[in-house]
Amino acid sequence: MANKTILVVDDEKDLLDLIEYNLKKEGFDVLKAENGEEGIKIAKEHKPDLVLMDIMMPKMDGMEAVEVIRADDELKSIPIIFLTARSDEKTEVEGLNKGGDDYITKPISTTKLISRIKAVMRRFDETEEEVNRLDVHDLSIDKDRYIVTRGEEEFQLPRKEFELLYYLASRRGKVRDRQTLLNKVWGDNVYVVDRTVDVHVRKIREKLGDHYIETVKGVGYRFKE
Amino acid sequence: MANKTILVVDDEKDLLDLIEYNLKKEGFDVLKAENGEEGIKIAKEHKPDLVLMDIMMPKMDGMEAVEVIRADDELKSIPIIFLTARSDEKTEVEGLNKGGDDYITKPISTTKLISRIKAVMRRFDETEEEVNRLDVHDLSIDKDRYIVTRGEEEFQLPRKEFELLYYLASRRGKVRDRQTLLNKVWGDNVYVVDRTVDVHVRKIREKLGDHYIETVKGVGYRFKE
DNA sequence: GTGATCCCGTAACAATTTCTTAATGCCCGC
DNA sequence: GCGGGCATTAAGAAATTGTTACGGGATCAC
Repeated sequence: MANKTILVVDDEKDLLDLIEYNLKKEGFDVLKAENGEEGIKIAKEHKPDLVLMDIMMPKMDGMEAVEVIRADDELKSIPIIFLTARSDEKTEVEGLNKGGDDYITKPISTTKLISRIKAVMRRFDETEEEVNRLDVHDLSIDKDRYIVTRGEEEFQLPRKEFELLYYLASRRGKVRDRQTLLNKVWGDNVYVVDRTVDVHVRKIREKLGDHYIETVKGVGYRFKE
Repeated sequence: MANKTILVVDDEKDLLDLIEYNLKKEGFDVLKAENGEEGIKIAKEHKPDLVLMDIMMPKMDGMEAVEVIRADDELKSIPIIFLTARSDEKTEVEGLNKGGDDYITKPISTTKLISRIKAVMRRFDETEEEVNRLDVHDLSIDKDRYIVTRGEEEFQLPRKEFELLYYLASRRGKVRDRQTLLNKVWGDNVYVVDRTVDVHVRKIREKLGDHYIETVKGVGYRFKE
């Protein structure tokens, strides 16, 4: 997989080069900008995986730049770490409020810088953790959490009910007879009476309403298209 | 067996290239498009096995493109995975019900992307064994869903009526006498009076109109050529 | 452990839909 | 007008599903 790309925005060229050198050694791709304006331009072009942003800069300072980034739909989810010479608590709070994800005061050892970068990236990777989710009609069926959501409502369905709903929903519109449902949801060599399916369908309808699963008499059930 | 082909539609060239690189490494063939319009064109030409569709795009956004694809008989059954920026989640996700089969928020690790793609393909392989749909005249008789469609109208016929219609429609133009129909639709060792067929024919005509099934006096019935 | 709770499968009966039959009327050819 | 064949209708039978209740078993907290 391609390297993670980090955009470093700082007006001190020497520091920029130093950071670049160390990040590259760690296997990151590095983009550089010397002020906020340029930083935004490059961010838009390259969509880096993380931004290291100095606060004090000419032209457009880091705070402003971050505001712009956070307002941009395509960039707003990029993690940002502030860099500043001032270890001023007030500034720190302000920076985090504006949308920074971490805050580092200069000077800092490169080891520490890198570990902070990795920490932030890890955190983001975790929050971007993908859910196995099906969205049908107004329902959201989350297979990782075994939870069904409709708007603000959350439904905690028991296992079999959930799996039956998930199976039908993932084959939206297609009719499945009871035996097929038993084989697919209960398992191939499970001995249960096929009317068991009916009971589970009823329980699902009881909780979610009866307009999701349709009955096709003489055939089976289907999730409404 | 030929590789599965995936069409990736996204306006970010870099992301497009990154995804292409990774999918190819996994043995997929990759088609690329930078907006919805182009995506549809390529989809029609090449009939990919799956579409990865960005939502936010210039010209024609992903949502519109998917609506077009879902309205096209030849493309409607292609699985589609939406890509969306995390921030759009709440609002945009609602629209996914338009016909996405899954959706993924950016940024995403390629490992996850590929596993999701494979998951969706597995799901479709299982269900797309055969398309049991007949398109005759202005009717669409879908045996998977047990639904007959004419334009926007949907008709939910009871089982026997549906099967009778399906049988006749699948042998368009050929006359079948009542006994044959009973054997084929009802089953070989079912004892019912052959006039029963008449009643079912009538019910079908009552629902769909009487210009589909023709009576051949002294012989039987046939679906209009 | 022990009790409480929840989930699952089953069975029984009610409710509903579908199917079949039979009776009647209609159309057409003779 | 008569007869054969089909259409139409209604009503009861049959099939299928909905609904409820219950017991066994798993799980969890204490």
